[in-house]
Amino acid sequence: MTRDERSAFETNLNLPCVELAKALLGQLICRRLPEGVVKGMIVETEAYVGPEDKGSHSYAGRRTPRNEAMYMGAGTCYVYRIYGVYECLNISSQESGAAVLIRAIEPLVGVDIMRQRRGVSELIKIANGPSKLCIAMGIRKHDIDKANIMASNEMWLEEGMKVPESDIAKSKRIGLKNAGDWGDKELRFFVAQSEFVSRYKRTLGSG
DNA sequence: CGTCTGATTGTCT
DNA sequence: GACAATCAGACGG
Repeated sequence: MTRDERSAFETNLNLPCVELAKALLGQLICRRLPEGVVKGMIVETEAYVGPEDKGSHSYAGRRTPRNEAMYMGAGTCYVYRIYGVYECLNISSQESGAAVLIRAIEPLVGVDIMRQRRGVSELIKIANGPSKLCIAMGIRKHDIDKANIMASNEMWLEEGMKVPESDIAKSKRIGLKNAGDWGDKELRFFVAQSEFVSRYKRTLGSG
């Protein structure tokens, strides 16, 4: 991986939250692990657009040690622990307090490494959920939170394919409670024809 | 195949 | 003390 390879997409990463959520679809997220390099194509994202978003950890300007990465500028990785046991990866966007949740990837490189880390055999089940992909790629808060993906040697983005708007399906975001009207907004984006999106594809999809 | 529920603990009030 | 941007497994059709 050379500086030039990674720069192709990453230099365009300073985008408004919804734009970033859609632009990340089709791009390759890459991670260096002791066992080798693993890569996957992002096929599902969600936008958490800022302090006005009642579904966001940054709602009402809330700023705590946990969500500090949401305020650290475009490209900052925000890794948080959820339900005490799992972790989720976000990438901050242009606006202060906004980030994109990476919800699913299609495993492409280092598939056996990821399969072993997850302990499942079926390819489709390796990373079809926000915490599953963190387990598969060894993304832990302790290592990754607050790192900028444009500068990190642990994680980076490579140019994949641009997914045309016509191939992007939308739905409500998954798992939100008490988000009011914001829970009804279509801020989840996924590759319509991909088999690697999380399990709510048919239930909530509009494309 | 779709829907529901229990597990489990860091984080914030 | 209550909650949570989830997951795996169980259950019913």
